Amino acid sequence: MGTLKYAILGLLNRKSMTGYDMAKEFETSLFEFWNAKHSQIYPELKLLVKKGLIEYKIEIVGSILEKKLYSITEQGRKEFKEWAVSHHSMKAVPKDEFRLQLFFSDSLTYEERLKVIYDQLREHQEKIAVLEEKMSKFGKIPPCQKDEFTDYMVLLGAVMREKACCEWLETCIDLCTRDGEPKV
Amino acid sequence: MGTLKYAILGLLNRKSMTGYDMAKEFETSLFEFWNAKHSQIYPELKLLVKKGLIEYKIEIVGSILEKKLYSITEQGRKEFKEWAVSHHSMKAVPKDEFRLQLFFSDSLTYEERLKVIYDQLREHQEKIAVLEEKMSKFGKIPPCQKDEFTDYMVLLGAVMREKACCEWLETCIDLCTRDGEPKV
DNA sequence: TGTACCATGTAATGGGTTACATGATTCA
DNA sequence: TGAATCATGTAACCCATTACATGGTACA
Repeated sequence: MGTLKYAILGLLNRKSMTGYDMAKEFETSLFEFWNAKHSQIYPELKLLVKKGLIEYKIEIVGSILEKKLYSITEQGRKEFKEWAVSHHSMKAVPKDEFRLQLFFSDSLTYEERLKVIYDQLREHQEKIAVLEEKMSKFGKIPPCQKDEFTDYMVLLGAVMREKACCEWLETCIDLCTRDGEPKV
Repeated sequence: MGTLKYAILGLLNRKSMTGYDMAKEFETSLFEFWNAKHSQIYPELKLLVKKGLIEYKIEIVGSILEKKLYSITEQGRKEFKEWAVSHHSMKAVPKDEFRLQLFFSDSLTYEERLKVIYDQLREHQEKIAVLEEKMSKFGKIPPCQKDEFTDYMVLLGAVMREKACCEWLETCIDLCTRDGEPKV
């Protein structure tokens, strides 16, 4: 795919930063839909410099420590823009270990199956709580020109994804217990 | 993760089959939540035989063609059962190129942003149509003891996931156009 | 002075895809 | 007899994670 390239170009298209800063972005604002560790970022940066899509200047922090402040080049902006406006079709369906487990749950007892579903439900409910907490940081919906608006959209997407998952799990529990059998 | 191992054990726990059969299962019944190509399956089968979790006997088709019919061993069943009843927490958030694109869509024009959202919406709507078609194959909900019941649950999960995604995309469109600006 | 954080890199390994490679069987 | 499908394998490559490795800065 080579999508990491565009994630980096996207970040640098907003503002110049170091590889370390990027790693932090991946851990925070991008976390719900993309991630990369520094061990993947640094080699990619080297490559993008070689391709002329980004460049850097060295800044001295304190008296010795060198940091590389990367910025995007015109060529980089051009390639980013191309990616940003084109349609990217859904790649292979995301792998989901729980769904695999549920698919094979016909080999489990009634109680065992319900337990794995409830365990999963609990985890997604906790995830929603974390996301709602982040959501509450937005007082009101930001205007769509501002870049906080895209933060808002992707966060909303994560909340809705998790809520749908919980709804599904609750439906599964209902289906399993529909004949008046005991709940766990 | 090593989840492929359990996908294979799960299949063989139901019935004996060849590597080729497994590849077909991955392309059909497992497709919405796990996938593996034959080039990944065959080496894994070799490994599982070496570990004593599965075994095979060679069958002759026609007059020459050898096929390996794999079956699960007692040890294999034991390890599968352990996995099948234990909780597997959500691994890293699934990567999603479209969400990345949307996150950076503050650099696009109003029309460009709406276009990428509409394109995405169309694709997910088409996906729903395919899934609903499969869904209609079930006359009524299978009883929860039968293994078609788990087929039903995971398919329902896929439908609900896609519907939630469409709802989210529609919400995004509404948010982008909420000030009475023209739709594309 | 010690601890948390800033900052950058490489190596080994795992997981997965695409391509390469071969050959038999079935059915029209 | 040719095309679709059955059937099994390996090699090269890409993407990503974990671990290894180093050292500086800021602040209490």
